[in-house]
Amino acid sequence: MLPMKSRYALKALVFLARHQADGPVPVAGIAAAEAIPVKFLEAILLELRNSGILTSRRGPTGGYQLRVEPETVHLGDVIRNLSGPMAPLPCLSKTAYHRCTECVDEATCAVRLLMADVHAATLRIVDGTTLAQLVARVDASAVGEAEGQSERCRPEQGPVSAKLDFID
Amino acid sequence: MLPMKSRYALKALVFLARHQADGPVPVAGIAAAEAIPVKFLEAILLELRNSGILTSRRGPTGGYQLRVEPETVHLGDVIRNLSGPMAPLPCLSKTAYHRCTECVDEATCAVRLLMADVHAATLRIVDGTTLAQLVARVDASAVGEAEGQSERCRPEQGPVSAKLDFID
DNA sequence: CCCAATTCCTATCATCGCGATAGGTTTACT
DNA sequence: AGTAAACCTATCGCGATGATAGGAATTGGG
Repeated sequence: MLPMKSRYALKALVFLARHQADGPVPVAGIAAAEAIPVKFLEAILLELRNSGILTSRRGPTGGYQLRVEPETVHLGDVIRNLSGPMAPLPCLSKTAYHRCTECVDEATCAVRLLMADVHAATLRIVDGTTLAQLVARVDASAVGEAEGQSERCRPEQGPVSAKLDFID
Repeated sequence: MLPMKSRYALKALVFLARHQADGPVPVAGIAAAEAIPVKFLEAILLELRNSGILTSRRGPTGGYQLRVEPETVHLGDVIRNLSGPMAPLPCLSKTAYHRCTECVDEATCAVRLLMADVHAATLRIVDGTTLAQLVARVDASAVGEAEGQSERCRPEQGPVSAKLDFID
């Protein structure tokens, strides 16, 4: 499960990307629009500011604002900054590597082998998507809604085994 | 993070797949070989038995055994059976769907749009891999170890942006 | 210059899932 | 019979998570 912290952060960033022209937006405004607990969001935006993707101004007319262009914000970095590494196993994280205590031999660990693929696939998506792209996709899917052309996430699919619409 | 329950289960299943010929294997044997707490593994194997993947026999010479062929065991089902749906958002689970309480409009939710791709990619891997394939991959990677040919998880890569070896 | 709006900071809390253990009951082989 | 194993139910400690409380610092507008 993606932590609330990251969910809120992504929503707030999309909101801020949409209101880039409006100057600083106060936390309360974002919180109201996105139904996020104010105090919680406050802490989140503060972290995002400390990690360099937001600017802030205090006092009246203050608020938060994107510091960098949405094209340069990689969503994976957002998630990592707020919720830590997303490796499905400790032994798959580069920055927080930690040998799995239960693992007899890491080199021949089947679980590791399987999850390494999952991890790589996840990273290719979250790090390969920018804030700008996400905003664009939301707009596109809102339009394509009426036309039923919500195709995505299948670069060159190939001969997929037909019955592969997995669940859960 | 993949829960311990699922990690242990996968390890145990790989072990059992390797010892298919030996008849029933007692829990203690697997636990010792894979460094898993006995009582915990006991509960896990019981669940796997109740979900139809394993058979058991009681008393001396008893133990657990694969009920079905490793080729028919989809790893995604194993994880789901033990640890529940792996959807990164409640609103992405088919069997345990639950509207995200924080979501203002699900149809235009950016987080959902992003994580839907992550989810799909994850499922394609875990549901697309069988126990037999996993065992085979472990063997293959153990051999390729000395030859440096541990390529995997890149079907037809294409022009990847060069600097895309993500971390964490 | 003062007031109010806002960011910023620290502490604290309740809940919940997870990993694990304890202690027993039943089955069945030798 | 005796023993080795599966089977069952209950419980527990712990940490992360999501959230709140209460205030301090900053800064613009009147």
